[in-house]
Amino acid sequence: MTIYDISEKAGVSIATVSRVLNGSANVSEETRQRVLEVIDKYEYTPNAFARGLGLNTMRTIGIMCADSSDLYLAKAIYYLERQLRENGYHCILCCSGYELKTRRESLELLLQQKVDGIILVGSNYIYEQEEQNKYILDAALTTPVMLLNGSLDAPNVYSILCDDYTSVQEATNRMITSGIRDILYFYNSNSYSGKKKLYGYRNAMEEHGLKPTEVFFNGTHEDISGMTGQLLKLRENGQVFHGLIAADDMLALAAVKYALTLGLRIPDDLAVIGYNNSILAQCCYPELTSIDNKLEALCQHLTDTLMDVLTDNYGIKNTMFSGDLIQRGTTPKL
Amino acid sequence: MTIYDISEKAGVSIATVSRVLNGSANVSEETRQRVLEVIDKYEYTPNAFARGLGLNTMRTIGIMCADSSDLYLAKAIYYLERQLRENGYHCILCCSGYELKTRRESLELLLQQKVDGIILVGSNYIYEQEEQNKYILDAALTTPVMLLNGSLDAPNVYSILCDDYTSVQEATNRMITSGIRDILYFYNSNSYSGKKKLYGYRNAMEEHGLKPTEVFFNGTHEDISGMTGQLLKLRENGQVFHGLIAADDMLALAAVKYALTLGLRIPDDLAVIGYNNSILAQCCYPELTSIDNKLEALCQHLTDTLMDVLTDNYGIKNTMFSGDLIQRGTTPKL
DNA sequence: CTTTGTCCATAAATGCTTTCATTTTTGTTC
DNA sequence: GAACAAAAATGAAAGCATTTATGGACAAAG
Repeated sequence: MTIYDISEKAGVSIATVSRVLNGSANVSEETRQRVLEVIDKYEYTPNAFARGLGLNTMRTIGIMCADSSDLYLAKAIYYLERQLRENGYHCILCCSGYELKTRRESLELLLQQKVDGIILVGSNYIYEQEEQNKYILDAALTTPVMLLNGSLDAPNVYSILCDDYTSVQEATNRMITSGIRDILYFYNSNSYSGKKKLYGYRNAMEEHGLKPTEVFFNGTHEDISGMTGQLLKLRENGQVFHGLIAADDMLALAAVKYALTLGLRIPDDLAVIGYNNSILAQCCYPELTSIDNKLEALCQHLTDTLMDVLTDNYGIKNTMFSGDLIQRGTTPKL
Repeated sequence: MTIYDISEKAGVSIATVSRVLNGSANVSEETRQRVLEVIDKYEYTPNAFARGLGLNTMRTIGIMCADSSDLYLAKAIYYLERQLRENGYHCILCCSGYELKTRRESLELLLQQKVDGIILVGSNYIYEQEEQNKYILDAALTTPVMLLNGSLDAPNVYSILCDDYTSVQEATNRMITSGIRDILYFYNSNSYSGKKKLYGYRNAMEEHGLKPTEVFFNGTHEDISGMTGQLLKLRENGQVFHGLIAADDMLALAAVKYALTLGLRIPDDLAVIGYNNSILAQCCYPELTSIDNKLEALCQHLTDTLMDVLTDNYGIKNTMFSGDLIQRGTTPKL
């Protein structure tokens, strides 16, 4: 069943059917009704490919992330998909892994599919060496690129992120003020935002004349025993700490397990602050104090901006949200 | 830059360029090289929409699930996307929510996009009243439908699932054999597979002459405090139990929190078995004993079957995997 | 009688794939 | 080495199912 069949049965030209389909002006109410009836009767749906060819868009957005099974990224994808669908866009998901090479390939895949926009979820996309980000700039030549939790100053690239630096700085400050002075920062070495948080932590510690202690974990985001093991090793080496700021909730959870393994009391013997305020924060007992980085709001803002770009060709280039410390059981009252 | 431009610059017809592009036979090596050089020089990529129109496919699979931020579903999507991409397919993600109406709408969206196949992730798609599943059968008229963790006997519908019934039955048996007799089954009422597991639990209990105690939670998959609260309420009402089988790891985690809240020792005062063997199993201390339902293998089998269907028009209609009990700290040695 | 505006049809354009026909090459035979 | 057949390489053109620019018919208004 094509538009031609419909036009025949309705006794009009295909152009008229197309106009009815697209809600264009200059179709008499009578004709419109007649066409709609035929469309309804034969359950006709326009061919998406032909439509795409004619309009040069299939209203699709490419969502790319390193690993969509990461709890936090999965949540972001969930929000984005819903919001984009509400705006009449489909989402093509593409997991790139963490390697530069595979990322480049993934991005090319999406471009070949002729998506209307690309969303890079997770700041792991941003490298410190500028020239490594070139593939992103290349993509931006063709289609708008939105960075969720990353920032890159380039034409047609839009950044929406949370002020990780300040959030962690403040959280550290509050922990120090509450009387804890030997605070460890625990992060995943392959994460760009983990490093930005690191600087926030460092700054807070140094401003109070305290020596920062930074421990990085070098493994997958799922390797909790590895994370816990890392901390246990520290302890074996005589490293003692009564506070821990983690770059994400998974690392924080590992810290909680570490404490429980050693029989330490939380928060008295060890206070823990996580990051993301994800569902993981509620998975342990006591529940995790965590920094909420407003993921849903970030996503909403990203979608809104993208829609602006796609229509007006205008959108706010960089937006930064601030994080909130959500207090739960792993910290004393801060 | 179109195929026409390339043909001109290479001094051949567009048909030849197309043949080179598609690796068709009967192109002389010399011509092929010349065309490839031009393609390379101008970084030409064929227009995906035109290609779609000509071939009547854009090599896309629609993945539909209720809520992609659900840890378990997210993992499934992750596996599927990777495997499909390896087979040269893109994935369109569509979260349908839990309502019949929105599911139907989501499925229609995917069909309109002319995907080559549809994967329904999570057994929530299957209703007990047959006629509610009609929208799935309708979709199967147009495109193959793969059910991950659901089963429906219909033309062009393929089911891949884990034997939830037997897995839970065996786990229950083992807990009973280990000497625990007051075992609770804790499930989410909106889950179809939760009910299949329920029957496995019931059967095991009854075979040992024990009275099944079933508690269902009616809320979202994220409401851990709600789940814990549900159990605490039982306790307040004098309900005592020393074993708990949960329909998924999140519910099991809630049970662990319940125990920790009350100061019960795990596994001595309460033994807990979860389901899915997800990352959540490693998020608590002690770690969760859980039933592994072979998600990655299920996904791989699903992808393989789909590829078969898409090529040969032949594939195994129904496959059932068996689950494995993974023992960790929340149970005594079973 | 011309202008303006509404409604609609014709036809071109979108950029590919593929069939079919044609040309070129290769191989065989005498 | 010419003649012919078979095979390989190529091109022309017809799809594929839309959108949209152009222009024509008609009615109302000036």
